[in-house]
Amino acid sequence: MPDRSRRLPTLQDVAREAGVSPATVDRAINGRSGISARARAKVEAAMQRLDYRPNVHASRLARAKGWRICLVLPTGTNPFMTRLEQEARAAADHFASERVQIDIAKTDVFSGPDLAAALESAAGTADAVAAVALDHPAVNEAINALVRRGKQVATLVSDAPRSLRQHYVGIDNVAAGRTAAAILGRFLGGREGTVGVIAGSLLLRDHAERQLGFQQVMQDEFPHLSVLPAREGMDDRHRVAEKTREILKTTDDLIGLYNVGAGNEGAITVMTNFGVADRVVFVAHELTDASRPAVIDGSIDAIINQDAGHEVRSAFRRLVAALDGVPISDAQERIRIDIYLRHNLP
Amino acid sequence: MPDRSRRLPTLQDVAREAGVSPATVDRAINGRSGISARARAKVEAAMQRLDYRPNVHASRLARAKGWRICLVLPTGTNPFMTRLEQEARAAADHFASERVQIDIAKTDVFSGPDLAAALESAAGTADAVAAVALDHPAVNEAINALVRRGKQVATLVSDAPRSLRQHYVGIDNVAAGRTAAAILGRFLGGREGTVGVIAGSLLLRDHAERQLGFQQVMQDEFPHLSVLPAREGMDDRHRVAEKTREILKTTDDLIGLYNVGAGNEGAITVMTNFGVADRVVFVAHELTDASRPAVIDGSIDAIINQDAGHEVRSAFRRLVAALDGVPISDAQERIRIDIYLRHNLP
DNA sequence: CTGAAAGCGCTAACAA
DNA sequence: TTGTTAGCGCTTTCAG
Repeated sequence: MPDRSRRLPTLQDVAREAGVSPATVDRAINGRSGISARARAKVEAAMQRLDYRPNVHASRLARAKGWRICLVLPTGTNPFMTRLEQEARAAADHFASERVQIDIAKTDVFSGPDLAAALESAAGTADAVAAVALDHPAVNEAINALVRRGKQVATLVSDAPRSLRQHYVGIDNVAAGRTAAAILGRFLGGREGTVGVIAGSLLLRDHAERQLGFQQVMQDEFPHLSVLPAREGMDDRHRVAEKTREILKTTDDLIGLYNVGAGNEGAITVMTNFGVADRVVFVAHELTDASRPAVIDGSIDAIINQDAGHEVRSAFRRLVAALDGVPISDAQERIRIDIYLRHNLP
Repeated sequence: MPDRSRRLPTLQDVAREAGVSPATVDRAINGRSGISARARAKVEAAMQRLDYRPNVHASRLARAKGWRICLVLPTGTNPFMTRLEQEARAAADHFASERVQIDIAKTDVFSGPDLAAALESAAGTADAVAAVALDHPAVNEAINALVRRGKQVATLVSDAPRSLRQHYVGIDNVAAGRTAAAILGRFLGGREGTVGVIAGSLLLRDHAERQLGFQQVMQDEFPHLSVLPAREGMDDRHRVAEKTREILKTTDDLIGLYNVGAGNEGAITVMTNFGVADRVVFVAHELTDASRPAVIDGSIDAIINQDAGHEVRSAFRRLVAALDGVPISDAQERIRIDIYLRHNLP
């Protein structure tokens, strides 16, 4: 049992132990400039001896001015994005008491130049930026400019992997697609027939990746199922309904459907009208106010989900930690690929 | 866009606005005694007007002495509990920099009196206690005694619902059992046959609950499957092997197996020896170093998991928040019932 | 019941 | 390159 009676060593203690001033210890700890290698070594040794751990509260308090983070979200009514915004507002409240201010900006994320412009303007006020990104040259350039100006940048949900962004907070979309395929294939339990795929837009990196993972597993593990090429539903229920209708009209043995993007209601309505809802196993993404009842009533057999709340909080935590220069536990921040059935809905 | 230039209002500002001293504001905010209703009202009004939010860093720093939390864990080699301990040690490191000290005590959790004794002794040094509990009179009494002495108590993973504990951090085990049944039933895809069930001990509340949920869904949704009564494997691979052997010897149409507790290796070995591993869909609990490879090689078809790391951190966060008297976001702390297949392993 | 004042541990000017 | 010192915003005696 450790000695619990004495208070923990402070920076002052380290200074005394090392025979230097507190300011020097501070410089050593925070890797600031203007300190000799010799002094640094002395401090390091003293820290070891005392098993010193900085007090984050004192540090943040002394730093006085808090941080500002700007979150860039897509305009529009995509329920998942709406959820992301709600969660961000809730988190903002919490972060406010840590003197971290969170502003939300909205832009048409599907347009590279628009997003780039939004990022640039965010740079003016914010110390860090989190954005639902796009793998587009203008966006990459804007992100890189931010990073070069010393900002911390996190991409959220949708990545810009070729940019210099320091963090990506989101799921592995290839794995998500693989998971969807595994669930769909196993739920089909050996039945033979055709599986349809609807994506939002295959230009979106995450949708393309999911689709890829899905096809991989279908081919490898369920070769008795034939998979139709993906059709683009543009994350819109009407377009999705249209595509579903197309699929049903040209396929008489449809037994599975995978919707990579949003707009599930469209697919459900059409399948119900065609009277195939029971026969077709339907796997979709994102647990939302819209999809939840469909899972409960069985219209959707399984949902592949990423936790929007966790994602925004994680992005903010990563950004703040980076700004503070403190380490962060990767395990805690990993965004999981959730599988939801009726019985384990949160 | 909010005004971002001026600093946030401080407690001093509230004091000035209310025409009282900072000490009085402090008393009002923290619900301390020795303050008139009139003063309290003035402060409250001022806080409203200024939209004041306390600075948690300043508060924690000023409080000077940190908190001590004791975590009571079972002795033994249950891999899930081992994991819990690892995660707790990792978290301890992080909490140390917030001046929250975490001590770990171990005891035979299966014995009510032993656990009760451990809880009592923890009370001496700790401000709060987290424990893997047991629904037993002696334990309830010990928990109640702690609570009456002003300690915060959280049960972890396994609850003592009839005690006065302020927090339970863990999953809904009935729902977990239901989820296991749904996965197993659907993976069987209409095949007919028998499903075996092995529990650790039905005296353990969580195992009994899982088993209950499992039976419910099997009956309701998969009436074509016949489910054997649960056998007790005592969370031990050898006992589990023995029980699996018993089941296989008396059942020639076994097509599913659900292991409620630990000891999956035993079941896998026996099923492999009997040559039924491919035929039988096997659903088990907890992703561990032992079960992980089995999921990858397909010996286990699906794992129902609770995130050990999330659980300990959540317990600590809840306890600290309660001690600090600050609110906490329930959504963030909810422990999910994870479903893992090969493709979405973290 | 209320207020004054001395810190909590660290950071950031400013001096040296 | 190093040290001195005045805070950051809140809590906590201790007087009044």
